[in-house]
Amino acid sequence: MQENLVIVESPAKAKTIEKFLGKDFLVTSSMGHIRDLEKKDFGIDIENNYLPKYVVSDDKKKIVAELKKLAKKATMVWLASDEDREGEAIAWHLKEELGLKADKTKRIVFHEITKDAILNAIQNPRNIDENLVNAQQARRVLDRIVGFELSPVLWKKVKPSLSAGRVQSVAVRLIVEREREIINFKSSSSFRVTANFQAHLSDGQTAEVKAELPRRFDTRQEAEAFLEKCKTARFTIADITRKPARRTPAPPFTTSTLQQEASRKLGFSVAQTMSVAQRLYEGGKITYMRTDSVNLSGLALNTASQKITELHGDKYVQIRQYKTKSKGAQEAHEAIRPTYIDHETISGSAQEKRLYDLIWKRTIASQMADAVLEKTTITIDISTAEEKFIASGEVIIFDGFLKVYMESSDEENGNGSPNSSDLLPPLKANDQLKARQILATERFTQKPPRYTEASLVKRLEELGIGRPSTYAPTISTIQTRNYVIREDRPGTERQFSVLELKNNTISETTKTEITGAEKSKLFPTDIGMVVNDFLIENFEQVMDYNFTANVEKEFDDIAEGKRVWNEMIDRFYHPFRQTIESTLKNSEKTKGERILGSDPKTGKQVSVKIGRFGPIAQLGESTVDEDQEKPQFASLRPSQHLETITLEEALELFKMPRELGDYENKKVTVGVGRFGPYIRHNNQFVSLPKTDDPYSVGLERAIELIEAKREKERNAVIKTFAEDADLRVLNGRWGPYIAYKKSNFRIPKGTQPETLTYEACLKLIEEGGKTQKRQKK
DNA sequence: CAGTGAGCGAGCTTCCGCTTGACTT
Repeated sequence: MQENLVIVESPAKAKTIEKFLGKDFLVTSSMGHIRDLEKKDFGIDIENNYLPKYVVSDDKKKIVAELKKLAKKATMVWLASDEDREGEAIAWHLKEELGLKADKTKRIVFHEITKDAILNAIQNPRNIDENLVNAQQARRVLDRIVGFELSPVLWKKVKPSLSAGRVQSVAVRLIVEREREIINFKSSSSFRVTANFQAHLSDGQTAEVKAELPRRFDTRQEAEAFLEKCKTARFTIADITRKPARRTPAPPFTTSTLQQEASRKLGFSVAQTMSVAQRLYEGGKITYMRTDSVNLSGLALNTASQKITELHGDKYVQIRQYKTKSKGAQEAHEAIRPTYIDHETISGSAQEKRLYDLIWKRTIASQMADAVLEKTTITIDISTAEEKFIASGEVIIFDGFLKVYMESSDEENGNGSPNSSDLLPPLKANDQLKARQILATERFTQKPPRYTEASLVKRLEELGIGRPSTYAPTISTIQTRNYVIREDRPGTERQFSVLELKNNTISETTKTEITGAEKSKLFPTDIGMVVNDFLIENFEQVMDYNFTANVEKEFDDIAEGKRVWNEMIDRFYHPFRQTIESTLKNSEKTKGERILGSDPKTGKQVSVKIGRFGPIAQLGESTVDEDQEKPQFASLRPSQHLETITLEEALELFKMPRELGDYENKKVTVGVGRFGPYIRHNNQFVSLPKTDDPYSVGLERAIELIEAKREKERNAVIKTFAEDADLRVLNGRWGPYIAYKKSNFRIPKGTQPETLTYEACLKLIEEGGKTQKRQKK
């Protein structure tokens, strides 16, 4: 029936556009790419000029069939996918796969979803840009070559099922290198001097002034000597300067900045942000959430301006056009903004509301006036010393965009200067100040910060690696491959000293602080480090942070018709393939082995490496000689790592399993197994609670635990049956269940387990409420 | 997830970028 068929990439977009185009147009979507390289095989015919073998993906078969049907009926098919490299390729694949005739097909693009923009696009169709399509093919083929050549090398040389790729391997590298910076970081301390002054104001009142010495003292002695001088000093205001300052709002959200702010302000993971944003997008509440553009449509600017005027008055309005800075941005969409900027709030889940609120505020703030501040700096002379105290304060003269939104930063640690935003009392030069208290506090230099998911995305974007649609999946891939783990780690206690000058006496106290505690940070695993080192040693080119940027330049050349895509691939492929072959031939299997030293008792070598089931320590050397004594092995504990374990810690591991003594004439031993520390007695295993240390636990405590387990087991049996000894109703960790011949069965909710009869149990077994066996990953 | 505390067996694993559903307690 319909004369015109328009194909876009997403169904939500299709729905919106259909409204603008009227009844002569049917708008539908392809759901992204419809074809890809064959998955099972290499998918590229190397011999035949890298001819790609494309197949319709399984999950797209239905869509393609449907599109074919619709295309047949239409007199004109409009391919309206995004204007970037991937979008152009989607249009081309559609044309190929649907068998569209040139005279029946038009390619259109638009940058914003408004009626004008779309009607304008329809007026100005073009042909598919073959060069842009070829740039995408080069991108696709290169990624397949890198991924499918590198991964099998890892299977052979490190461990099966591992993966490597242009994007993920560099992401892991960032985390590994940051961890090593932290491991090698030598913290040094210095003394920071702060003072509390009292000033007498002209109106007879007194006021407090906090100030800091710009200089820090390297040693306690120097700090003390300085305080000593302060005892007899007069403190005089030497200078007061006031400087105007401005602050500018942050640009509207892109995928990457949305992920960062949602992480900092709302504590969302990267994946969580994307899934909430997806729901907002599908509900028509925000524009598309996978974008690298900071651009807002003219319509959006107008609405924002109106809304700001309505809420705060027109002196708060300042319309701004932002330019995208990030490398390799393709700008197929707008920035992420509310679809209807005049809607301050929306209905929806709590998470949706919070994310929408963030997007709304950021969008509005981006079109508001600068904040105007006045920064005041007071210099305080010390009559007995060269140094000068500085007090600084900041006053907001005009709040501008700060009324609505303030971007957060990653480096928020509690010990910033104490006087950064204080309001200073009205003082003048030559005023005398009285020192009430001067503190010299020992401060330590900070380790480089570990990455969060969002700060890793930020770094990848800066390097031009990955795309808005892949940031979240990449972050999960490196975690599911177990190269990286996101976790909290407790800090350690650290002592620092504080010198205090008060009432003309200097006193010293030692205080304790917790340092290095981490929350939801990314840590490399042992295997992540080993794989990373292996790849850097053998495939430096691909692991280079500039690799992507370099190939992107070549893709751009292809897109401009200045370069032929398979020639570009050819130049990469041959040397790369050669490196693969020589690595396969020449390099040893990598286990990340580290020799820690030798056992002082036996003189045997102590080393650590990746074993078949994870990191292990080894006592003695492996030999081919059968008669030689075999080395002893022990798994590392979860908190230990190949990179950081010491000889002493490794030697401790071999003390397991440890004999504690006898109980009921049977040996009691303590060990550390795959599932944590345990006590073994009479072939029974009892897990050790986290609060007990397997290295120091004694016989008495062990017996206590054995008895506790027995007691629990006595209570475990709820019911047995005379009819069949194999059938029992038991009380397990997850509540009551039926155990029958090594299988377990659920009891429906609301059923009292004590009341179950033999027949009722059989019936439940029959119905097969079988609990699932642990699934292998 | 239902009770474990090892150690060369075959076959399989894998990339990046577009996009949304389909699965349960």
